[in-house]
Amino acid sequence: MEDKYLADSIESKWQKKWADEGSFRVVEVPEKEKYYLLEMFPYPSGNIHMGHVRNYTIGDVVARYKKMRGFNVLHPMGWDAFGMPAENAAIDNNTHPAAWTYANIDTMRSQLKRIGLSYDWDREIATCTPEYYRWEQWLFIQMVEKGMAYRKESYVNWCESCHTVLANEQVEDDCCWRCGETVQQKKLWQWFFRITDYADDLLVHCDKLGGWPDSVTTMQKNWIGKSVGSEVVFEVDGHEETLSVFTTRPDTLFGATFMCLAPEHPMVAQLSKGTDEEEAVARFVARILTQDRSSKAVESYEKEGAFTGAYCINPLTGFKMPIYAANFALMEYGTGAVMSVPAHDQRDFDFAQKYGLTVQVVVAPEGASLDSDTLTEAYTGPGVMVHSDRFDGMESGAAKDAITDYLEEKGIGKKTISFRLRDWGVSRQRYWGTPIPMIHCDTCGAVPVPESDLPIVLPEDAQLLESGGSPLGTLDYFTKATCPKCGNTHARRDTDTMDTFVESSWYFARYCCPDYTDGMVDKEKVAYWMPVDQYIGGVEHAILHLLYSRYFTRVMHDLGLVDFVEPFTRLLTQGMVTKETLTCPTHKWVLPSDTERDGDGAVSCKLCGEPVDVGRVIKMSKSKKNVIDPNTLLNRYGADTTRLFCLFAAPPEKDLEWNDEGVEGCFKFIGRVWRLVAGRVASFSGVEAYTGPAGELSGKSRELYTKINATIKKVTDDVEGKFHFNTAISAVMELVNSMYAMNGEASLRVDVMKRAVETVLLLLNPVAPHVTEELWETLSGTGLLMDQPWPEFREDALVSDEVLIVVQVNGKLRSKFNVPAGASKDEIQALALADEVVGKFIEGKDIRKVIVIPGKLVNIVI
RNA sequence: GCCCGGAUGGCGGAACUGGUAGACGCAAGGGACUUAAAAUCCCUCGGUCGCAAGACUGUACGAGUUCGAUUCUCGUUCCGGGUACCA
Repeated sequence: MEDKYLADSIESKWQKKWADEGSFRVVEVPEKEKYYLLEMFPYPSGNIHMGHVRNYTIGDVVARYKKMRGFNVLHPMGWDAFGMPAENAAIDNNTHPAAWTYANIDTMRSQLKRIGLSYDWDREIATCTPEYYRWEQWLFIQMVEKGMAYRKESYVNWCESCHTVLANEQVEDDCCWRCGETVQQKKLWQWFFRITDYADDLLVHCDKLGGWPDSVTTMQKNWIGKSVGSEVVFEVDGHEETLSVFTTRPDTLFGATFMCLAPEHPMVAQLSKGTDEEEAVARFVARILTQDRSSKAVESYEKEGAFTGAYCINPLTGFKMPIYAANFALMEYGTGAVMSVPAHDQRDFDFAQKYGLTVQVVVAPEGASLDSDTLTEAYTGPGVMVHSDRFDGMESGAAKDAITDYLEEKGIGKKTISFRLRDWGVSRQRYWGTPIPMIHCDTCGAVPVPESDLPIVLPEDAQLLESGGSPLGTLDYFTKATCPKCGNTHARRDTDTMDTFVESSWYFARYCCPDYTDGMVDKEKVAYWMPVDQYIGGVEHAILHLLYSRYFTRVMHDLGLVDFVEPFTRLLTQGMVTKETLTCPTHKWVLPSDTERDGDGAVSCKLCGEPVDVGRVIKMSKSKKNVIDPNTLLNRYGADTTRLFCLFAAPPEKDLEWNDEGVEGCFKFIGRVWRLVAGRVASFSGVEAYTGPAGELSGKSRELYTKINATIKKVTDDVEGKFHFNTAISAVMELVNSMYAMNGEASLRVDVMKRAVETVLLLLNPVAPHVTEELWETLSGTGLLMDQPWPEFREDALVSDEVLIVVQVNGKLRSKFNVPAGASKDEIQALALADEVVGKFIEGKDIRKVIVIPGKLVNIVI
């Protein structure tokens, strides 16, 4: 064997062997326990970056580990291939989104293969293929037919100068990112999925997802945002119509002094009509509706409103409440109308101050009183009811129910539950996505495409950026359709495509049967493999992707396609790989590899020489160009070192600010392992590794044997459950260090040393599969290392007859000593008090207390 | 703004369930081998004071609980993620 570790030849040798032998191909084996390990599939943006390498390496180690543990492991990979970047690239580089996407897939596939990941490539999926999205279209139709999908009008960001719809990401400071024009809001008819029908179910199951991080389920619960409250009906002065509001504070109804409506609330125009305020209100609404309506933006705007000129009547006090249109009221939440109680809600208080509105205290904190005229901030806590007529003196919590019951009796209110979660809007006025399989007919309305016509294939020749609407609308032959219901030949096809989150909401099920042509999924295969036992991906998907996938699984369940409702049993949210962003005045975002750093740390652009601005540290993303191409590392050190380093750098759930210093150490470590074997191959020949009782060993052999078994235990514990590969690798490094330290010890048995070497290779195999396989081959010459069972540790090798006791005086470490393992509390205390060093600190002092934790420590309090 | 996280040596990180802070590695410094270099192997390495033994101090900041807090509670600062059309 070579003296020197040569990564390249070893890695290509084993990758070829695995591919030739189909080592990672799996089929259902009913008598074998399955393990479905899935990493979130990537968007094919061009190149694999370090975030991907980290994610996929983590997954690969788990997959290989579980395989060694005897599971039938499904470990697939594919491409989340529809999306906006393909269209942006098409516009910028004059390519076709499909050509760009497929080229990227080829590049990225070969990069992934080079990392030595254990995927069953026979199951590869690209969501942009008709074979995939036809089933999505099919499901869409089922959902329309079951009333799970519907159409309504809703707003999109619109750039008048580019004649195009903009994603939120494409809006910068309320302006179009391409041309700088101010962005408008445009109302369009769009498709929605009724995810709100499942709000309660999704919420309740959050607490049953024991294998998910609490942070994620908490975020999902907050996102769903269930609140219990009351719906209250208000009479409007001089109008027939009434206004309904949802409030979580019916106890404060006596203090409601004005009303706020969402700007798009249908009553706004109606109420202001013919009043002096009509024009001002119209101007206000028009202005607000040009603004970004995302919750992020809406929450950060200064609260403002416009008086509609109309009043409603507080049903309990008869107070004439002015009705405002307000920018913070959201049409999507509750009823789009908010009853405002300035004394007990800070936002309402600020609003009342700004517009000189009445403040009325109705809840006083226990044992105190509040004055409506001098109040400086809202009191939002619980308390005792005041100025609330018959409810005075009642505890405010109890008053919620009492007032609601009273309203219900009078027929002007009822207990209601409201969710923050909104229905999922899926229409996109874009080209590179799944065509929505619907036909619009003047007489029949929206009619599903007949199943026999599926898939509706995405045409290749649509023009981007020219239409003023959906690119597919530019194609006459595509748009023209015959109504499947009445035969009207002047019907029009829906020209929108679906949100790309739809594809990623069911791909995990399709991996079980990627070539199935008789339906969306093969029930039997899905029943064997699903649900996913371990899902791994970036924490940035904690809400949207994961919630949509949970929802879609419920839809598929209710349509009889699958027999489970939760798709992912365990979830590991991997921290992001982050890096500073670099911007050059002429080239905007620039790649780290396109910049140079001089001695003083100043950074300049290699393309133009201009100084580069070093910006914030954010997650690696193609659009911000703060990405590191793993090829540099792969070329220099190989896949095993790259994998080892990604895992060693930090535990998986933590963010990792990229810095490739340190990779050298991982490369050196592999070299150390290599030489450990290379120098001993001859001595091991014919020797069987020792796995017997520890009691038969003594001296260095016993010591090393203990270390071997402790390492197996440590690595297994770290990998199992926690996935803390960084500490697992540290433990193996320690074992290797011990082996070096015992080099040449006469009392060291060769069979124990061989056990040590084999253990290192077995434990390291999932992390560095190529080099360990190569070394295994030189050692034994038979079988694949990855097919060996994971090593078991021997309990008898771990028992120690002495334990270290540390002694503190007043909590400060002063001394330590060994005691026999079974030493009693009294014995330990006596030894501690008799300790020479301890004596110096306690001499002449009163001992107030002695705390003894057997096997651990003594703390003497003086 | 709101929701969810995070902060430990020059750097990445470790510390079980409240019990020795800094495992393992990088960088740095020193030594061995070599004609020399590379590679390799060995040693030192939070800060201050001290010749040393050692003492004091130290886990973003400020309080608190406790015999004992990196760990628990409250408050603050800064950083990251999400915020419904980036994926």
